[in-house]
Amino acid sequence: MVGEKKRVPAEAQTRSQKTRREIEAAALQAFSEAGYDATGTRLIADRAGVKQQLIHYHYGSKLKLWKAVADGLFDACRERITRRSEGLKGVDDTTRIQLLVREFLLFSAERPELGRFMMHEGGCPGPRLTWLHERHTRDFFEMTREGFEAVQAKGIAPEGDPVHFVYLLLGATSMFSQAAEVSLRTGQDPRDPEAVQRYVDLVVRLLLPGI
Amino acid sequence: MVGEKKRVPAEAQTRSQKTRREIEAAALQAFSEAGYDATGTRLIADRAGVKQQLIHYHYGSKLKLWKAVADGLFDACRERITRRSEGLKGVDDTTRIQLLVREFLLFSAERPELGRFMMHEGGCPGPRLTWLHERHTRDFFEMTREGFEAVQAKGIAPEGDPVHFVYLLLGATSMFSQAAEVSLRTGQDPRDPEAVQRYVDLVVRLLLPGI
DNA sequence: TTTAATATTAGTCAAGTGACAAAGTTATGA
DNA sequence: TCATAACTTTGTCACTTGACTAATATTAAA
Repeated sequence: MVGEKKRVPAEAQTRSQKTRREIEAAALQAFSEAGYDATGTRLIADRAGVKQQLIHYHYGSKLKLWKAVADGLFDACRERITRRSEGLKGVDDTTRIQLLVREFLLFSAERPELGRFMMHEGGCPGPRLTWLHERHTRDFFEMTREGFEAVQAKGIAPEGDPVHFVYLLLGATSMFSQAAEVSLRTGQDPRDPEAVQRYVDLVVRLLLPGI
Repeated sequence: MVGEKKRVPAEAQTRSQKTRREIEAAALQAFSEAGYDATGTRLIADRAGVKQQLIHYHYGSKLKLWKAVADGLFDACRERITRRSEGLKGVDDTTRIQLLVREFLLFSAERPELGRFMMHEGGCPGPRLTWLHERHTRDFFEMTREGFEAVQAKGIAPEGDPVHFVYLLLGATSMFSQAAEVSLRTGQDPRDPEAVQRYVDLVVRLLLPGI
């Protein structure tokens, strides 16, 4: 297993870090496609072009790899939203929330793995769901709920439980996380940038009709 | 394997049919929780209180059991919607679509397995997704799309790709299919009848604001 | 260049997978 | 009642799973 403190310089870490990146990329794909239990470490290794044992060397266990993948995924989302939010300092709440909603949907279109990753875990209770909740999704959920409360207070969004708005927003990403099914039905790729733009516009119009 | 033509009377079939019902009920639970690959036939058998080999006797293979489960699930949904629709003969399109949307959401709240079942398959292409599409979801999808087109023509639903409305409706059921996550976050059961009613009201208000 | 830490691979383990053959049990119609 | 079809069980098959040990290869600091 790799220790926390490495004395080797940046170049030496390169190989290891590159390997880890490739493993995590393959793992993210696999986990989000099929879920934790249905994904074997050998499949991940194959897709990453490495041997299965490397996974145990770098992560210690399948579960720890899964957690590393989750961290990377949610950190990327959080960073994207945070960065957008910081660029909107001083902007009024309504515009701000609208743009953040758009940003989240765009992120979900670019990286549908996020929605699928959660989807697999969110259906039945379990240690992984609890871990995700406490480590990643709880704060995000609270933040989003407060956002909807704010626009509701201004009459931009209709009355109703703000929690319901949050889940409608999350549910709206199924357009992207179910891309295979959508393609089969419509013959078109729902992640095509133009289609995404039209979809995002529609969602904003429906969720925030007061704009 | 059980042949198509049985000469035994109804009572003789009872035991077999009861067994099949129990197996399919357990299989539906398991498949919708974890997906096809992550669900073992032995787990299904355990939950149904039978031996694993019974599954192969009755269904021939895991895949055939899965198909039987899918048939039962989608037939139940189709029947529910059809029955409601037939009870609405003569009612104007707007009211009719609205009530069918409500019925579908209520069904999804009562049987979140439907959404989860599709969810597991809809993420990446495969023979099971193709089978589901051709056998069950294609017609449903077309019907729903036409419904939204109708209400759009009347100005009840805003402009936009009707396909997007369909997927927003499907996505809205994630409130129920992700019930474990919702409970963890809110401390409440999203499938509580009163909460469902409020949620359905909100969805209809957002998707069909012209009412 | 030597040396020790880091990185990768080969080989193996018990446990679990779907599938199957065959024998046993139960109920039914003659 | 008894033969027969329907149903259930026991035992096993080759294969895959996550995990682990030990050995090798690579790298950079001494």
